[in-house]
Amino acid sequence: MPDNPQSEQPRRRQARGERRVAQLLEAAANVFCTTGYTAASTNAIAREAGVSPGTLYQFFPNKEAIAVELSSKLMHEMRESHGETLALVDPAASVADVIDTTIDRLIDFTCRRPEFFALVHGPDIPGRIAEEHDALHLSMVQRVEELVAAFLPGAPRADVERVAQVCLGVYKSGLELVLAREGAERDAYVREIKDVLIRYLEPLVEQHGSGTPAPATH
Amino acid sequence: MPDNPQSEQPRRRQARGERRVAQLLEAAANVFCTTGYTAASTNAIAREAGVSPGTLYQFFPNKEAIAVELSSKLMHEMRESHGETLALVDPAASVADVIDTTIDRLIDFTCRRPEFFALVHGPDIPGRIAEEHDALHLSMVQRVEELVAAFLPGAPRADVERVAQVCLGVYKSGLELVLAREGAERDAYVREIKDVLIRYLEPLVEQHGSGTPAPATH
DNA sequence: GACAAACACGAGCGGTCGCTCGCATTCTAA
DNA sequence: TTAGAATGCGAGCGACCGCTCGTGTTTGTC
Repeated sequence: MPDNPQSEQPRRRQARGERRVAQLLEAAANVFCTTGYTAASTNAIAREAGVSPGTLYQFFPNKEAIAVELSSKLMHEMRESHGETLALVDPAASVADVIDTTIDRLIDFTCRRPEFFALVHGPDIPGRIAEEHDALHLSMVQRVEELVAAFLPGAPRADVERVAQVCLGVYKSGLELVLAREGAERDAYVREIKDVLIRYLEPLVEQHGSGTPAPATH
Repeated sequence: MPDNPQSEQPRRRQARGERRVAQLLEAAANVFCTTGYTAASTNAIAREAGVSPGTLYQFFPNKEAIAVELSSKLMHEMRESHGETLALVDPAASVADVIDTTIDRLIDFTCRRPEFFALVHGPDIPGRIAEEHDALHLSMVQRVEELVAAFLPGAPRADVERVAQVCLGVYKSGLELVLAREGAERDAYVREIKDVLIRYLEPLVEQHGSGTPAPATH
């Protein structure tokens, strides 16, 4: 065991260096956004940031590290924002109200951080990022599961998980439609995907409120 | 398909050549599927097909042409299958019945052709394919719009389009969830996404007047 | 069998990529 | 002031990419 596991040498970084890193990450966000991970060249990222390739490699060991740092930053931000959004749901509110406020908050965040959506949806991203994203997705599923479980007390775990997955899937596909629109049209689409979710969930809740067990599907 | 309508030089092709083309397209489907378009190397495709790079270029002018031919073949197949599925919908049936049979057919097809889904969803595909796919998507939207319009007679065009887009979006996200499952779990997810669509559409239909949609005109 | 066309090969060309390295410049601490 | 660390540069290395080309083999036709 020659060296400690994660923490490296105390590589002191000057203010200039911090600025460069931020600059490079922003440039990387742009380039990854427009060309995808594989097609983005490190030289292009350096050029976009207005520095030389050598400078880029002063701060990142390799191309993957750039994407990993960028995405983990975005995911951390998203985990905080979305986690908070899903956590402060009023459990006594109606399904319609919960959906309404929650969807508004989630969409608001994503509209303000379009890089995230663009970066994470490529099929050519390195494994590290895919894993992180899977973990993020999983944690969101779990939070939604908690919400669903609160609305469907006593429902089988498999049912709760399925409902949560479907809700997230509907939300994601709606997000894509919403992001492709603007103004009034965008609002109409937001309204529409809320309706989809509300109409999907309300019958489930009603069925469960009367003490009737699992939905009579299959 | 013995000849091309707007063909070029009369490049006669022997049976061996036809076999090679099919072999190469299949290999390309595999490689594109697993690595995406950009990361897939023509050498790898040739190797997968068991031929030399030179042989590959005997039959395709460049890498893009391979992807274009492969995808246009898949899209043609899909257009036929899905077009037929959406065309032979019984306009007198209930929303629930229409959704039930239609979703079953669409999902059946996609389960049998997983390459398509994998190939077309990359962000790094060449422009030609993206255009073709957009055209395919558009034609599907239009068919769904026709269906929706039949169920919502007199609804504004913008509303009909939005409903159609949302339906397709929900279907696609459901497809992703379904393809990631197997057996009984898959069936449960299929049932679930049908429910989402039915519960979304039924109130719209009822709201628009008579429960019986556009009767067979005259 | 003779001949041309189609088919097959694989070394290698020109190019881009991720990344390195030697060296110049700027900052910080003593 | 000055040593040395941090920052910055950019030509260029090695690897791999899409693709070519000279050459040899198979196939169809006479």
